[in-house]
Amino acid sequence: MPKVGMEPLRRDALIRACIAEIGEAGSLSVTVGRIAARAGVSPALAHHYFGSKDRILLAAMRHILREFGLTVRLGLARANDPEARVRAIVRASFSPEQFSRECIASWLAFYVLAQTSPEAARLLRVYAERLDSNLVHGLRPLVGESDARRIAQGLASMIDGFYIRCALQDRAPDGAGAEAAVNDYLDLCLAREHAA
Amino acid sequence: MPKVGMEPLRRDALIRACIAEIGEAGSLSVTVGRIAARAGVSPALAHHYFGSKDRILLAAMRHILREFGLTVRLGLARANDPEARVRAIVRASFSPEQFSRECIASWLAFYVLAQTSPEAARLLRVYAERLDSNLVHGLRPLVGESDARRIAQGLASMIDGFYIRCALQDRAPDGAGAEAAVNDYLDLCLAREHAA
Amino acid sequence: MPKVGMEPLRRDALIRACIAEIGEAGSLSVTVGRIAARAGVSPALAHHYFGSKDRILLAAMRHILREFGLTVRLGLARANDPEARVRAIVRASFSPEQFSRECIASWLAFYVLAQTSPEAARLLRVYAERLDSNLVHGLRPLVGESDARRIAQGLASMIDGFYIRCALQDRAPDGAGAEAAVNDYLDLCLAREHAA
Amino acid sequence: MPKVGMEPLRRDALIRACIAEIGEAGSLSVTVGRIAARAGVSPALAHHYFGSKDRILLAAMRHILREFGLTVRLGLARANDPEARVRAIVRASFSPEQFSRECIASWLAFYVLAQTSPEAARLLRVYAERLDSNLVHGLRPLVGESDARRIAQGLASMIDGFYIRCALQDRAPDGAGAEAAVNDYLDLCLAREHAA
DNA sequence: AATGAATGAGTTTTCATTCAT
DNA sequence: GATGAATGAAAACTCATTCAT
Repeated sequence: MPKVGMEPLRRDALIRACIAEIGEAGSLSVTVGRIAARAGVSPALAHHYFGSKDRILLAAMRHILREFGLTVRLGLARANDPEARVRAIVRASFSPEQFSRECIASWLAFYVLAQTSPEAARLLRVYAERLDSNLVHGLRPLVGESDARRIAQGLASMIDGFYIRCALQDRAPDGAGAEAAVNDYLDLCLAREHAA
Repeated sequence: MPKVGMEPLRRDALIRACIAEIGEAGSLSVTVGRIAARAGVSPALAHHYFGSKDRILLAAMRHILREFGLTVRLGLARANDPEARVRAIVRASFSPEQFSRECIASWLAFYVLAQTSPEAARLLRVYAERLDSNLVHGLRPLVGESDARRIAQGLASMIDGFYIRCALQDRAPDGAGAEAAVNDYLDLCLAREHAA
Repeated sequence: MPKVGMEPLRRDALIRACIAEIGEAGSLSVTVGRIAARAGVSPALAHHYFGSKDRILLAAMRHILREFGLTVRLGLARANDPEARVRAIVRASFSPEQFSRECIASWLAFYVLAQTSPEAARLLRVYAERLDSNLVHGLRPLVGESDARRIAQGLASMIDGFYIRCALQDRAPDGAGAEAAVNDYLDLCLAREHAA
Repeated sequence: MPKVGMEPLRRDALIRACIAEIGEAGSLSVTVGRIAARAGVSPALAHHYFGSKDRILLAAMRHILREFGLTVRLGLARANDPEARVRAIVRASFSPEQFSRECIASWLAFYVLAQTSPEAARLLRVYAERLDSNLVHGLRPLVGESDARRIAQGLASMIDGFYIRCALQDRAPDGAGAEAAVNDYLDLCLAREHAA
């Protein structure tokens, strides 16, 4: 029963289905057929709306990135001082929605995609730069420009590291544990500055 | 003219070819045909020796893991005290052979493989446990059991994080920079202990 | 806002779009989607009016044939004697509208279509018979019945030959050159008759 | 029962099957699946040997062109004087092998292919130039350089014209009739020269 | 009158894998 | 020990066509 105005709904359903499939498969080796079936439509419709499998993947990636960005911004909005801003970013990274199996698998998959797709690489780069900029912005008042850059790198790397470790290992700490570990690192960095 | 004793040579050549292909492709989407061609043999021979593509992949993974293990052990052998042991592991992680495009792409690929292949997951778990154990072993005399575990997790995550960041971003620090960042984190952890 | 009396306009727009697409593609491998898009309507409307892709193609073919017929009749109307009639047909064949890339590609495409579509074959046959009849009608007073038939065949073939040669080869003569060549052949035929 | 040295046999079988399919379909809209089936192999093998459908088509085209070239050369070898050479080319064009339904349909299809495939266009151009050169070479001693060029164009066009006419119309003369018509045109051309 | 929505059927292409030699 | 031959299965993608609105 075709109706008007289905396009945005279908696009959304397909993107969600794509992310869910990636979450299940743990990789990009998902077929348009499966994505479409999960979204309750034919593979042809998926092509109709997105043009190609790559475009679906890219759209899913943008979705994930956007969601993450929203979560971060939401956290930042409630932060009153620089340190709180940095903690908010860490917290956002390990929030249940972001630190879910589905999301983590998607991140991993997108890292792989970025190795061959220039557009995916670009998206990832933009995201990384924004995250870095946010971290540096919060850290600069606390530790100065040069340390801020270094610490931002360390924080971001540790966060990414926890992501992939948790993607794979049951022994890895959960979101809360990972967040605590990153915050502990941050504590140390800030404490040193005070001591100095 | 078939020769006797070719098996180990062929296996090795295929494994190296597999890793090289993964390094080039940046993912597991390498074909047996290409691997075999790079090794200078027919695809049929690759199957003859390994039985299946997955087995080739797994063998390549074991190879990477073994190489890394060797590098670590080599570093540990020259370390005289606990702290040196921990630093040696960090150094090994960012040694040029390990921190190469090929190796990093392979790690990423294997993380993905582990999501579907139980055997790959097992291998990765064993490696992670051994690394963790090594780190904890070095840290325990310095910071005590519970902190050792926590810091080991943080170090390992940060290392992994630098791996995937470097896999993709030109802005990321090189091996030396990454090593310095991890060591800086370690400095802070140890300094806290001394202060306490 | 749908309007009354749009049908003939739409049909015409679709037929023209179809011919333009064939001209661009150089073959029948044009899609209903592209034809409709060029005509500024939806593919569904194309079906609504024509029933099927084949019918669109056939309609386009009839259009081309009709146009050619008109051009010929226009030329014939101004011809005062048998020889002029024959020359008029030749001239019409190489008139700029007929001897255009678009038209030539369409002819070629329709020849191909006729191989599978009985209706297309019938249309082409009717056109050929009419052309032949026109030529014979003009030639008969000049060279007699039997030679007229033979020469008509030769003329028509040479014209068709120039069409496909020009469709493809830059080295081929332009319309004027082709017309001169055919007329030269005609000169010879008529001269022989005089000599006899 | 796989054997060594099958490649040339398979390639040949596939090319023949391709031509046969084109002959039946009357167009390029033949599928790799049908070609392969007719050749008694799987579609995958067709790709294995040719790489793509286009390559199969091109190989078939080269085959047709080569066969025609051979037929012409065979005729030329037995021709003792210029005029005989020209007549031999005409005769070759309408020899039963060349003037068969299959061959004619293939020519038509290749003309269409040439509209989109640069390589096909190149092949066709090379063939046309060689044919033209052969005709001019034979005509020059008889009618001089400039007339030779003109007549060659006329002959070649008429030949091509008979091809497509015969491809489609049952009323068209058979090979012998077509040959006679072309030879008649040639007679006229040569007679004029003598008279002059 | 006109279209957005939707799909089934079909096409090319890829690739791991098998097997006879 | 090694390979050329061969394929089945599955994938992405295309497109004419239908239908409810």
